Amino acid sequence: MNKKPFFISTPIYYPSDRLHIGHAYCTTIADAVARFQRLAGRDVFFLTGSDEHGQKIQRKAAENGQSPIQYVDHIVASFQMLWKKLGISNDDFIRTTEKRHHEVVQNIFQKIYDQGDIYKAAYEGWYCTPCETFWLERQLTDGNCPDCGRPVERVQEESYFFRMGKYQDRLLQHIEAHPEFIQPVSRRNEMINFIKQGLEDLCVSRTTFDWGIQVPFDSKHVVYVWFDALTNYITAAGYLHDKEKFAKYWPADIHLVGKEIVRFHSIIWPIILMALGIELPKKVYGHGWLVVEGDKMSKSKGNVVDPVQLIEEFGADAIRYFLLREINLGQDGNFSREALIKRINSDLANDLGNLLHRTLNMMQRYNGGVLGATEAPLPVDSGLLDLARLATPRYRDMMEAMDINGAIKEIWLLIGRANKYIDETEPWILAKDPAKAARLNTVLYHLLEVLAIVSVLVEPFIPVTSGRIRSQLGLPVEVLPGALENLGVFGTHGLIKPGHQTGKPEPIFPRIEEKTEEEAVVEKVEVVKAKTELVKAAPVETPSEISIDDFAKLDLRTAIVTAAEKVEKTEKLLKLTIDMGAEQRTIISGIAQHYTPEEMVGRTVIVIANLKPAKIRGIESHGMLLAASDTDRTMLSLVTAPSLPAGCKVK
RNA sequence: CGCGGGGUGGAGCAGCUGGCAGCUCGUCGGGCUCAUAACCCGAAGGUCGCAGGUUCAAAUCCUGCCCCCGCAACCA
Repeated sequence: MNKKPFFISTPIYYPSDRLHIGHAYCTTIADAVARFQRLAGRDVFFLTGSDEHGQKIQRKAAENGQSPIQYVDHIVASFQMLWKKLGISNDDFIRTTEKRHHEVVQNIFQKIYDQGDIYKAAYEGWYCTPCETFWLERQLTDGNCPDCGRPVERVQEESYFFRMGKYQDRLLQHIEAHPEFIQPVSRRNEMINFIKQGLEDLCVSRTTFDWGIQVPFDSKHVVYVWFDALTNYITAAGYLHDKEKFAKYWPADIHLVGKEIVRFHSIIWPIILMALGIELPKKVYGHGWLVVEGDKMSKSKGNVVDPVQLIEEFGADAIRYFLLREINLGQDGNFSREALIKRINSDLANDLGNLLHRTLNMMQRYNGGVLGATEAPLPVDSGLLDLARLATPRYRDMMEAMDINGAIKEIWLLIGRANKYIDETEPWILAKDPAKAARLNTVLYHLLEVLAIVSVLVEPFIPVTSGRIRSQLGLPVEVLPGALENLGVFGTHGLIKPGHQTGKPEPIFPRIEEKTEEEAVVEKVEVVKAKTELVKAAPVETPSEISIDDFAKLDLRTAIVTAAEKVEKTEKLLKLTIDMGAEQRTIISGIAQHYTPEEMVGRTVIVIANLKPAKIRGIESHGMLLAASDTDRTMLSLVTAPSLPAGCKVK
């Protein structure tokens, strides 16, 4: 058997939140590839994990009144539970908080420092205290923090930098010499352009938080994300702790990543490896994103799809099948409940499930579940097996080329052919004539054989179903590593012969009846309800207490909006002219997504009158409107005083 | 001139190293009855965003334009 090793990784996910369907998508792809390679007889190392350090985790943990490690332990457990439920067959799960990883990070940081590719530099920049973030001059917007818009302070910060520029040309040469290194091609071109613009040295340490791995020779500094996260791949492959394993599995065959992090994996990571004198991974594959019902998934839109719920409702295999079949790897793909149900019904229930069911049912009805003596095959019969023989290598080629849905289509072509074969051979007619028993058995044999082959081909995508099919066929549930090799040679399984006993037919995928309109509406209402509750539950930071004198500093007044228009080229800004009784003012307000200019005119709003004026988009805004909103500004409502004239004091 | 993705029969997509426009679902008609109202056969339906250009030949290459969608920015 071809025991060539094969190493595939997913990104390590960040446990600041629960995983959504997009993460499940990526991991499912990797799993399908890993399982396929095992079928093909390769010795597979499939890695996933979690990236647990950083300021965001530290802050989230503090908000929850937990230590960072308590916090991540909890979330990481939910990751592992999800992978288990999804049938992910990873061989290792790496957590960046593990000792083995700390040792690797410190080791290579030291090594690269010693050889002079990491250096310490003091540089001046701007610090935003509330955000605890350091900014470069060019990152500021109008001299303020680009995150929160507040003023920043000039500070001197010391950091360690990694000499990326030094390796730029070598990397470019490598990319150009290895067209398969970055895929798909669109991403490759993007990266080449990016490198050609010139690589700046990379800041690789932080002093503004301490939840991370200490720089070995400077305890004030914590290693920043690049050296901490990307290096997980070599830690798990045994770089420091298991040389033999490392020699076997490195370089990685595929780093499967989302398109948003292709850059880190195809530029920063290879340069780190170059600096260490380690071979580069063979391939970085950037997959697309899932959009939900045509909309990008985001918390503020409330359309984040929870994979656990889906698995509970439809089963892991159905979800896996949908993700792998429906979506083109390199591109963004659409996830919708409707499409999911359609796929389950037409492909899994009608085509595959029903083929198995009708075959086994005939076995049961006509033969009592035992295959009888067969006779020489007719051209229809060999035609069917020929297709199976052809499909297998094509399937294999497509899987090797990461064309997963092409490979799946190939299997379904065979399934379709088998369904047609039943129509052509009309076994129900053969069954009526005892003289045609051998012919009937020949037909049944061919069907069982094809189903056995299908059960193997399908294993990488729907592993549980694969086992269930085999069990109903009366075959061993487990598909053995290397099974594909045998199929490749004979195009058949060789396990089914006269006398073979098949199991009881039971639908493997019941059809899902589409919801009626009413039910769908009820469901929508529930979603909205859930959303409202979520918003209610969102913690609102409680500022410290103030005295009545502090409150008195605010000059709150009623004012009537006399004119309103959208600020050009912005989505959220309205320019309002307000009448405060004694004076007219201009105020810029970020409410354009909730109120049209027409709606605003004539309203009596409440304004903070003594707020220091500020320039927004070049327009001076003097004052601020009061409005209430949830954390993400999904919902927003003005605070108004409808019956009052302009200029009244609010207290 | 911020960066990127995309506009192909009703829907969702493939084709885009140039050579009669394809797949799935849906619709309509037919067949079959072993089967999860499933399966099989057939049909209708497209000026391939618009306008130019290259070519014997363009959805496919080049130029310009229009529209959609992400990211980024604005949210006193």
